[in-house]
Amino acid sequence: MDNQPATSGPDLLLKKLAEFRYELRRFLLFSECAALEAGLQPQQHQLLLQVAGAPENTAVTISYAAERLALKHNSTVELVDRSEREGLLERRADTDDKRRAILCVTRKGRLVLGRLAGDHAKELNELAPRLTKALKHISFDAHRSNFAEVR
Amino acid sequence: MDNQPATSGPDLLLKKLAEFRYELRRFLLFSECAALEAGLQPQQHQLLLQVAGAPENTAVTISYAAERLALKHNSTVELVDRSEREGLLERRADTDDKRRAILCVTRKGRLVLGRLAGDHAKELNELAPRLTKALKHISFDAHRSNFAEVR
DNA sequence: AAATCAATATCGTGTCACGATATATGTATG
DNA sequence: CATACATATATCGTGACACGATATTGATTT
Repeated sequence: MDNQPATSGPDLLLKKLAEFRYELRRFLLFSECAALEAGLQPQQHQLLLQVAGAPENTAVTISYAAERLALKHNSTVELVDRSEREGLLERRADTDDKRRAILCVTRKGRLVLGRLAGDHAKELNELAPRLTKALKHISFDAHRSNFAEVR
Repeated sequence: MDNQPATSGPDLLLKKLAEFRYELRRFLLFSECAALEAGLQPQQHQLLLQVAGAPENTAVTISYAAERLALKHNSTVELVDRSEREGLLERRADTDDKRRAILCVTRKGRLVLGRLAGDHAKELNELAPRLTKALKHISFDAHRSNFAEVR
């Protein structure tokens, strides 16, 4: 049956995936803690990032933020509510389409975000090699693991 | 048209980070949906993955899972409770140390996990290039952006 | 044996994402 | 141009879940 080396068989992919998710989770934890220490809820940080980091020519509406955060509209509305309440963000009326709310990061928001961005870049600089490595291993396995599909 | 390139100034790092988090979030959403469609809560999937994907020689306890998931102990206990209740996982007594609970994925759990692993490998195979690319860009920027600026 | 440490468990609380639904504005169609 | 439909945002109630504080049991040390 399984008289095989420890790192082989169907478990190999699981090990690689587990390692990848572990590294990923560690980064996310770092990010969450960094945000909290900066006085932001992790999701508020993500919202500010997507609003401030949007391309110049796009209208940054609630819908846009929802898509970038992969959230439902209503969840995003609530996130914006909370962020606006804390002065990180502003809703501005769109003269073209009065249904829409244009989102603007306030000075306070930009300040916090800028600090977080630096920290994240530094952390990612360390993490990137391990993450990339883990990814490559999985990609390599992906081909050979299309056998035991229990469809 | 701009005489300056669209991607310049202090916003450059924010744009890169935003793009990276967007790709990352898309993967996480895929993973969450895949888990739910397979009948698992996303976190249950992660728990099973870390338990089944652990190295051979390590004792897979609650503490181990907590560390791999970057959760507090009590959160992990509850996650294990929910998973055990659904027959995905089992607690087994550790004869050496009776405080510890050894975690074992059930046959049912392994089956679901195996299917998810295949899907994830395939998805990561597509995502990996974009994610790696985004990471490289950030790493490149990290050096020059060790300060917080407001435009 | 007492004190201390370690692993797991329990309980109450707060955050937040969601589905369902509502309202207002824009767009298309007869 | 009135009516139907689509789109953007907002509201409300619900549930999952992560956490701090605390408890309990078993190991370790002195």
